[in-house]
Amino acid sequence: MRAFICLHFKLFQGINMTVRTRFAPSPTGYLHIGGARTALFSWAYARKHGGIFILRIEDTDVERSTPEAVQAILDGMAWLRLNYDEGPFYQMQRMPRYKEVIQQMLAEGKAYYCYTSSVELDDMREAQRARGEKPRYDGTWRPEPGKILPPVPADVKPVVRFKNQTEGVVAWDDMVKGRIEFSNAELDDLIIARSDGTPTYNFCVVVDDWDMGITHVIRGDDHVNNTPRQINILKALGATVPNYAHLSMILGDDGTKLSKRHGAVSVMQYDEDGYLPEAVINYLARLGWSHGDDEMFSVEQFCQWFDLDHITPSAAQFNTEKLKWLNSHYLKQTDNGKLAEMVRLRLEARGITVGDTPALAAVVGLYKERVATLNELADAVEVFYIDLHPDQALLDAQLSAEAMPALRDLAEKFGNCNWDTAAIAAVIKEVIGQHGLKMPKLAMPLRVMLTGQTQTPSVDALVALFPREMVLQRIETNLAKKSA
RNA sequence: GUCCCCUUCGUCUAGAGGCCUAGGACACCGCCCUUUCACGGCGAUAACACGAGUUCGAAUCUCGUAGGGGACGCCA
Repeated sequence: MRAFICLHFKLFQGINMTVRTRFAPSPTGYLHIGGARTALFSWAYARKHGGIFILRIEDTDVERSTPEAVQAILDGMAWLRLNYDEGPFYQMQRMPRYKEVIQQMLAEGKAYYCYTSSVELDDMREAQRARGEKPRYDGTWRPEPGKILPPVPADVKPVVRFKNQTEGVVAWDDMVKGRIEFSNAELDDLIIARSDGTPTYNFCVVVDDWDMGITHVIRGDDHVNNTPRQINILKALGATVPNYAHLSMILGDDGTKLSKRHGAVSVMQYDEDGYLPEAVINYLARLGWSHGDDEMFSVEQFCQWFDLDHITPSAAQFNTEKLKWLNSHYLKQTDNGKLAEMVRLRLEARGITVGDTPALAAVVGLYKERVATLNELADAVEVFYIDLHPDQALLDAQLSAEAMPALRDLAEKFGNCNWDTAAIAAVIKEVIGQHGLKMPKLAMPLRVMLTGQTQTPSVDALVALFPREMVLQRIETNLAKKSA
């Protein structure tokens, strides 16, 4: 029965309205991981329902908003491939509209001028806190039938306050947290326009969500307390109240609130650290949302599966280890050619010129199996393209007296064998057999001479990666370096 | 202080009254594979915050307690 009702309701909804969601960051800093997830969920919800995803920049805080931050947000979303269908809209460009609505509310008695100065407000709050009360506006300038307002002070420019309901409750069925109720008595008359006439956040949000026809407000749960106020204004305006879904916050790796001290908080930092956007998306999707036991899925799959019913209401701790695990999987799935281009950029940024030999695509193809990030991949493969100088102590340790003749022998045989992994493996086996050595005795010094590293892929495959001349040259120069 | 929210393995989570002696994933540990290190395969350890209640039966519903978080701006 319940299922039937739900289905019926959804059908009804589907026919009658297009889902319209929005991501509404304030451009006061980069796009951090929490914001990115909020954007992702809003975006995915719109995609899932064939709806519209809107980007709105909430830049009314002129002091803190910067064009750089706007760009950082745009960059972050572009990197994650979160495309928007409408916008970006800038609130600063909508001032006339806000002012129009404020005038209308003033005229209709839904809002009023308040001449209490900010200094007086501070004192009031301080006194209330001292008394153990919730700090709030005392309603001095709130007009009531029969109430006589104080004389208007000459030197104070007034703010505009919303005349909030004083009785009853405001409630909504949060699509993540369930029913939430606030007593109107808890809400004071919030300021909707500052003394300089500019509108405030809670008011702009309401007008925008209304004008933009937002059907689902998906945002961080630090906005739960704003919701009853916004609903009341919406109702006063005669607007349709959207659905709300409040997402819990994301905690840092150490379980504490995310902050700049926690390192990679900007999504672009993950780009810099060598993570693939699809891995970050997948990770973020699973942070607070689930689809049974599914851990790895494409964005397309995510858009089909995504729903608000399976979002966890509790805060989630970020786990870089798991992100790495996902990233290593996406790295393995990435085409060698594409991977090579990504690694090439990183190597070039290090000042390394990537030559034609060995082919970078072949090198990353071999190494991608063993790393978790693009940076680790770049670290591992850069030795192929630099003038290599293996650590002398390492060289001395590996170039043992018993290995030296075998290595010389090997170099000679490498000079005229077929140049493929199988042939190289055969030569190596032949040499260790002739010299009575165990594989590592020969493989380790070979690794060090070719890469300066003791941990590499299988040595035959490694040798095959290089052009023959390069192998012979690296062996020769390094054998010569063996201390007497 | 007041209001609001949250609480299942170390972490992310499955879980909608019997399918739960609680499942999956990451990490950790062990074994296997092995030419080093990884990858991969197999396995082990590990959780329903606590207390009442409702019920034949509760991780799931209710209440309370504890702990954690958020909000309380002429910030957003």
